[in-house]
Amino acid sequence: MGKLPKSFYEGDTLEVAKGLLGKVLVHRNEGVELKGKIVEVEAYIGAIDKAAHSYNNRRTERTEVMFWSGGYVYVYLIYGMYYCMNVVTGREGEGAAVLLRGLEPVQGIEQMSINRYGKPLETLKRSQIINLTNGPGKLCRAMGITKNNYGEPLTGDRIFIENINLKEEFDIGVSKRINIDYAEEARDFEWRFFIKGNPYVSKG
DNA sequence: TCGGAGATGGTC
DNA sequence: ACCATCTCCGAA
Repeated sequence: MGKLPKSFYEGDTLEVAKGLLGKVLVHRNEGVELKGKIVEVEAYIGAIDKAAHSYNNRRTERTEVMFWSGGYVYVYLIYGMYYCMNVVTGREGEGAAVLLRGLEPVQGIEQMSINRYGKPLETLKRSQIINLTNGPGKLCRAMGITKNNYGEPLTGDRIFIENINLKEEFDIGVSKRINIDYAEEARDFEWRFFIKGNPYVSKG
């Protein structure tokens, strides 16, 4: 069970987005290994997408990594408080990425509880357990993902995605993306993908 | 359980 | 000024 290869990330962004569902994100940080199954994603494709940070070839210090070839980590700060993690996709110069919006804890859930709430798992209510990783800001907090991960390769040993095939089948849900009402026609693009029925999907 | 309002700071 | 979000608090 190896990690997804660089060639996977360099493929078509919408295919990569769907292909990431059910795979397991691994972060090795400060001696702990945290794992979460990807259950919800959104695609952003700079060339045609007014919601993408890379739209109109906007290449800045923040968006620089989006223009690299697929297989790197793009982390940004949102609302001054929360980090969001993307996987860079496609060819060099393309400016595309997939946002991770929901994870199901697989390993290290006790540490995730500490990271999110500062208290042990056994003290959490049911609703708090679902809230560990069912949103882009929440999952970064739980997994210990910060700006320090910006630009890291997904082909290394510190952060990567396992190339596993789950035994159980799942249906893929499709919808418009969340909180991009400013993006004119792009707001209607159905580029959000999720595992139907999974409780760690952020909404819907 | 649900919805509205406020927090909060990097980026452009 | 804007923003790919979250938490809190009050109403039901």
